[in-house]
Amino acid sequence: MPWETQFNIEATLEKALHVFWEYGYNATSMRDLTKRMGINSGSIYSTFGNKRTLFLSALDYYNKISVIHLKRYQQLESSKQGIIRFFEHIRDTILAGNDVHGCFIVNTTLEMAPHDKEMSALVSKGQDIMRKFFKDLIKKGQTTGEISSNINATDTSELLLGLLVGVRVLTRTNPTKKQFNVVINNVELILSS
Amino acid sequence: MPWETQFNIEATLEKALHVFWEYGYNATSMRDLTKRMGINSGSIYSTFGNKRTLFLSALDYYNKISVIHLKRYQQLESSKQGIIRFFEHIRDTILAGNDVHGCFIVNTTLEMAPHDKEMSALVSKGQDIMRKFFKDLIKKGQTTGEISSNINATDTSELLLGLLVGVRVLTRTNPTKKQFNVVINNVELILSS
DNA sequence: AATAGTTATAAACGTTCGTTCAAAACTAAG
DNA sequence: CTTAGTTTTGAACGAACGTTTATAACTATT
Repeated sequence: MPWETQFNIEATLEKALHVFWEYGYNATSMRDLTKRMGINSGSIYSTFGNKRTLFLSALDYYNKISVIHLKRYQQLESSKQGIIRFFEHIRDTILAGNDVHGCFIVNTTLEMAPHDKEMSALVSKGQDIMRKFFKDLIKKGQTTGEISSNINATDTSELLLGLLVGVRVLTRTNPTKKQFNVVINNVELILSS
Repeated sequence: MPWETQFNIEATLEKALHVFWEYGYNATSMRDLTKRMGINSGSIYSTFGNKRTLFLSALDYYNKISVIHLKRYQQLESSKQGIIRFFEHIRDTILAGNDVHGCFIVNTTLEMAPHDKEMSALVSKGQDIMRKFFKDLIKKGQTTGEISSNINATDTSELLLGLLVGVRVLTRTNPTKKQFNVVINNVELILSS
């Protein structure tokens, strides 16, 4: 008997994500969201709760697609190259001007995580996705002998995450190729020690 | 003939800095500022312009005191130890719960720099203060022979800044000693290569 | 064709926002 | 003691905020 939802919920959530991603939580207004999502506020509230829970859904969705995007680098024959190519991909995307708003997890880590427990939990989940990505590749490289067994996979994944986050912040304004290459060279050094 | 200003401008600006530092620009209201600064909105506007220019003044002030705080590490006899001790100081401050709001420059890099040219310029200035801090210490270490002349001071300072920023972001929520030590170990490795 | 049940619309709600400003408070000069 | 010039005060402004809601639109069942 009912009238089915007229919009694609996931596609609309993705649009909301892009607005939050661009301006952050506080600088995004509900009117910004209705415009970009293409639906009225009533539909947003009936579908996603309120502004805060919509943000939580967008953050959760971001984590979900992150996992999918990382798969590409996990499937390369060389796990060391998987890590390097991942850094190079970010470098090339940013330098080409195609990475418009940085890393949504990093942005949210600073803006919201210290003030909101649920957002903090999703941010931690996002960070853990990256830790696991690095750690799994390091361990895989160690089984094939490509990466030395002397390095600690857990510690090294934490270090690589730190390098990733740092360069993503510093290249948020005026990115240069050198900033990335300095980091990538250090990543190669770490994985070859 | 006039009535002299009743409040200490620099002390009041410092209070404003702490509010912006804690909540960010957008989540800080003028009412928050009047409360914490201890003066009324009229006095804020007549002294600092408006909310945005007050933020710019606070950011500039932060850069100024950063330079002063860094002097301590530049005066150590060992420049390598100057860098290490700097990282250790941040680690100990955060783990003791005394670093309440992270690095104001890093916070502003993500929240405001992409959307405000003047803020972006002050953020770049703050980043350059750190680059110069690392670079000068590396060069000094190279003149004394403590640090190898094979390493590039400019590139390495960029790398150290990346490591610093990364660990500051990741330890914004649930910091652990290990996160810092992994980074510090890598810093030592870099400075000894 | 009528109806029951759900969704979409957009105007309206009370609140809070950044900012302004007239009045009060004050001080140093005349 | 008066006055001219500056600062402080806090109420008030219009605008924008997140959210609600009554009404219209729509569809599957009867």
